[in-house]
Amino acid sequence: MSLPHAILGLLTYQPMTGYDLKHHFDHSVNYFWSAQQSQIYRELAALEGKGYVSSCIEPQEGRPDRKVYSIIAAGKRELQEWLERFPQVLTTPYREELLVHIFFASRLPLAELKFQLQRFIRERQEQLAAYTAVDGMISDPVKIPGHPDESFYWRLTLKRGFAQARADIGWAEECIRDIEKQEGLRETGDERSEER
Amino acid sequence: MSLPHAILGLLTYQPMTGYDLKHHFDHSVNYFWSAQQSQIYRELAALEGKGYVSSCIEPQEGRPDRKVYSIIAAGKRELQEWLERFPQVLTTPYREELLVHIFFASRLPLAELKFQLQRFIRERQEQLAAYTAVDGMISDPVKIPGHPDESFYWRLTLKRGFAQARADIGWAEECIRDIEKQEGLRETGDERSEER
DNA sequence: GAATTCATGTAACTTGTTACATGATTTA
DNA sequence: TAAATCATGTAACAAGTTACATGAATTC
Repeated sequence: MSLPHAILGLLTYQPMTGYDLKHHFDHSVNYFWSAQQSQIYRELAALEGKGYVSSCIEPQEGRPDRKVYSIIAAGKRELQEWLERFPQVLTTPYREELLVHIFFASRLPLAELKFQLQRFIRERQEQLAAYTAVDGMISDPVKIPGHPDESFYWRLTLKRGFAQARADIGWAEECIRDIEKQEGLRETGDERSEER
Repeated sequence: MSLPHAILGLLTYQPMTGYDLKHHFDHSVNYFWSAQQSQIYRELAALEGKGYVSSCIEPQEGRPDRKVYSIIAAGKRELQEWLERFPQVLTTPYREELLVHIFFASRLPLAELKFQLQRFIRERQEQLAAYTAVDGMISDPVKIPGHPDESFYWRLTLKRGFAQARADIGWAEECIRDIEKQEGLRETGDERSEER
């Protein structure tokens, strides 16, 4: 499971509250590991229970007190060990709703499927634009004491986003071409779909 | 949620037991929606409770009785409505552990990261080979009464697998080249990534 | 006056995973 | 003799989602 380790990783940058962590998630890790606010609070409590992080309360006036979490030695060790154990793609379950729709799409008109794929292409193009914006923001090297430039690694994950989005656009375009060929076949070969 | 609809979809091909469904999952839907056996049984009970499927028991000798589920009218309606509501990519949470490792990989030697990416490339190449095998198996048109050739749609989902795997291989190769450049930089330029 | 931000969570629920239980038959 | 296949599940747990509750300060 990645959530506790993503939290531990972010806490190596600086001590943070659950609220701060949620913001960091939404602007970086979220692209490949999303988490709800309530999940973060629950996980922080679990991490504290395991002795991986410690917390201290900073009182505030007119605002709720801040409960600031810091990663401690045992947490750093746990993070390190986890980081070294890369997941195997072949055994990790994959789930993508879009493909379930397409798998059973014989129950939809070809024109509808084509329309949905066109919409998909636009969505992925928007994501490409968003990735470009993020890329601009991490253009400067980011130094964390004791480690080489973090932005180098962040950019590797971003490039994956680009590669996947581009592949999806190419795939969806090919699907649309296939559908258009299929439409031609069904018009000429199958008299039933002609009458309407 | 796709699990109930994937089950309903498979039941349109033919009435099946939970056990049969698991096999169908493992050889098709599994590539984009995986499910445990226990999850399928639980979901079948829920679908029956909602009146989307009906079951009848076929007694057997020397083997456990078969509880065969069939999709009924309300289930077909539910499936149809769901199929028409395609998911939005932008709002569906994405989770991929590999990228969490890479995001925080400044804590690993570059050589180790390179090794893991090479392993990743091999895994994706194996998947490409597996997809090619599946493609061969669905080369003949598959007819379900009342619908056009199913294999056309199955092949669209397969093509997505190919596109993503190829994109991943290209991405990982680019990462390795970036890492090798970085290795050169750290040896010559940057004297020390200081410790503290 | 309404919505958003800051900051804490809890509770209930759904979905996914892992382990267990049964027991005859077939295959290695 | 061990394992895999056929076929049913249940139980416990882990992880993810959604809704709710509090309440001052700030911005639209």
